[in-house]
Amino acid sequence: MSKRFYITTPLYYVNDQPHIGHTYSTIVADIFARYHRLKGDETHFLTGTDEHGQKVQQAAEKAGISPEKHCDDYAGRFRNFWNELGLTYDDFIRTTEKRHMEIVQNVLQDLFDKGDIYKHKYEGLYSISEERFITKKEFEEGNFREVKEISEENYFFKMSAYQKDLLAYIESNPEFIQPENRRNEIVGFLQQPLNDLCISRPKNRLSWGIELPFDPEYVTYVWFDALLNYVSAVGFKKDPETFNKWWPAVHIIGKDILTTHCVYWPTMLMASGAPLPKTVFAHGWWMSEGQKMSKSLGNFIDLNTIREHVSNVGTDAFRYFLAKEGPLFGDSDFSRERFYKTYNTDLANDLGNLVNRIFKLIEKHYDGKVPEPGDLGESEIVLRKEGNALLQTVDVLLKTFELNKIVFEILTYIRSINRYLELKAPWKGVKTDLTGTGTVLYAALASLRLAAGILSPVMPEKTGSLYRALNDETGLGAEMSWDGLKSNVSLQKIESLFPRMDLKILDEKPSVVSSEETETKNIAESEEKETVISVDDFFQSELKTARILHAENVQDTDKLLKLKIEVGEEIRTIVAGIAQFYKPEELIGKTIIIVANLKPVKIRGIESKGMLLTEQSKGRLQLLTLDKDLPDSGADIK
RNA sequence: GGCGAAGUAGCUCAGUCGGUUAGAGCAGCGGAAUCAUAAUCCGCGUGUCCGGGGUUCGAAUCCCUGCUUCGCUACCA
Repeated sequence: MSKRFYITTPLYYVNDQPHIGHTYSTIVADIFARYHRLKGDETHFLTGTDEHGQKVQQAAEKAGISPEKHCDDYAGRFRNFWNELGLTYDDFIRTTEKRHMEIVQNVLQDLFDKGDIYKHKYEGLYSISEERFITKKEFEEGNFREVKEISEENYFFKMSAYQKDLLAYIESNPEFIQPENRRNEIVGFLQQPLNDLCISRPKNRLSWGIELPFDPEYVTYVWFDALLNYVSAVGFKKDPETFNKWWPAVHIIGKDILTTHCVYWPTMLMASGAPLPKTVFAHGWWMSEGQKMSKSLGNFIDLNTIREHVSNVGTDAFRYFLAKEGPLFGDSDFSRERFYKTYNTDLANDLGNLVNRIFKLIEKHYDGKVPEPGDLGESEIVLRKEGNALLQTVDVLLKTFELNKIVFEILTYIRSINRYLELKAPWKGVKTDLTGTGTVLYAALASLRLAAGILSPVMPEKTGSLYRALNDETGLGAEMSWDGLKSNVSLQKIESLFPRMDLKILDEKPSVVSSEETETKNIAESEEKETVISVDDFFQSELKTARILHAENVQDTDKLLKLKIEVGEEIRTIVAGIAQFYKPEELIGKTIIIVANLKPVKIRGIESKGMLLTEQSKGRLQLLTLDKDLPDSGADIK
């Protein structure tokens, strides 16, 4: 039965080159799109680029070009790379396109008229470099530069009004958020109070955006700008027929944008009166050589690294590895060793060699024509049954997006074809029983052909070559079957599909990553956990003695104390989580040790400048103080 | 700190409802075969199923507890 299938990737932000994260999401979506096309479903596959925002504006200024030019350039890089990899998107949408911006304004106006968007004065911490308000927690993690507290009027979307409905929807629609661990995260998130969503930026701070239709002083900010692409691309509010044809979609995303897609986006849709997405599937992240990817570590898998692998073994082998080992549920590791070993064992040995041995035997003993099958024996019937069962299995696994299992099942079948050949040893049989052996080779080839067909969405190029060598242009499709192999058809010579790789390549140094300068989005991302630090690192922290002048409990907390301390000439305030261990009065006059040059943080609205050092172990805590009393404070500790 | 997930062979992982000798692939060792890309096929694992308790006739599987890792979250700093 033919159905419709609409699948999307995230829109990629045009401040970076494509890397393995983008590539993985897009290849996964491509594989699913191809599976559905193979099944005969009407399929629409959307990808694109997210192009507004301050970073783009700044990057363009820096380069001395217009934002439009910058976006054209980067959107082109994504599009070209997807073309280079042979990805079969049906549409590539850019958030700067008119067809998109019109719809964004249309939706914003609707929600404003409906009262779901309101103006409100907002005070909070704003990161200029990230161009967004950040939470206290994010600030405290210290990953943001140029943070200041600002207060301004902005427009808000009444997200909280839809919290209950969303939670109920999620709980009664298990296929909505997958895999299950992600759904649980969102359910947990929604059990806490939900804030409304700030969706605007004043133009004087950000001009490169879509103007609010009801207030020309503002542009809309990322959520309404970017997320709506999924519906604007298929005619939302404009072409109901097309919209109803495709929507709702399956969204393939990375786990980093889970909340936006599972909370912000569905509430936006609820407010707009549109059905929610069919599924949001959030995959994990790729690690590289056992560690988090990092540009400074040199293990970053960017497009040049991908090109290197692809030039060695082809895009199909790359897709195969991504499908087999990819981080669908947790995170996965991409190691060169694993990549090339998997290539050799699965593709060169098991599959490539199988193709070769069957073709050579038929070429040599049957004049290169597919032998006529005689009566099928027990082994052949089993092989046929397993092949047809594989079709069903894959169909089921598609519903849960279990690509890794799909690949495993197909490979298992391919192995069983090799086993079958050993059992029947046609290279012996041809000497005595050409007819009976013909049946064996027919069965082997029929099984191989079916396996290749089922594998074709994962490896379209190589399986395409095989089908061409079979002179079989019709066999790929919904009616694929084991018996579809026609006898007496001449086979063409076939090049080795997967030439074995010499694993010496693993001893070579990987080519140095990324000659082009790419902007690192977030400096903290590239910092790795170090278990050992240099003495220079240590001296980065300025430790000083301080005397406690005053202490009091912070209102409505049970762990926090607000301390006034004297550090030499300076009087500072710090907040410390020691209230369960010290009473304010017993602290006064004590000399303690603080980290003096720590970035100030706000805790419960109190600015804390520094951190005091404590000893902590099971349920116990004590302050680090000095052995002997000191007359003054502010002394250096070394 | 709270909530959740995970910890199974050297490596990557399956083991959804508790039930015969705990599995697969890779790597390793031995053998067969020689159609084929030094490929293929067969055989080989005394694994404290993270530790400790408990429930049960019986637990990797359920309960409690401890440790470790990860995710989300918080009045951690």
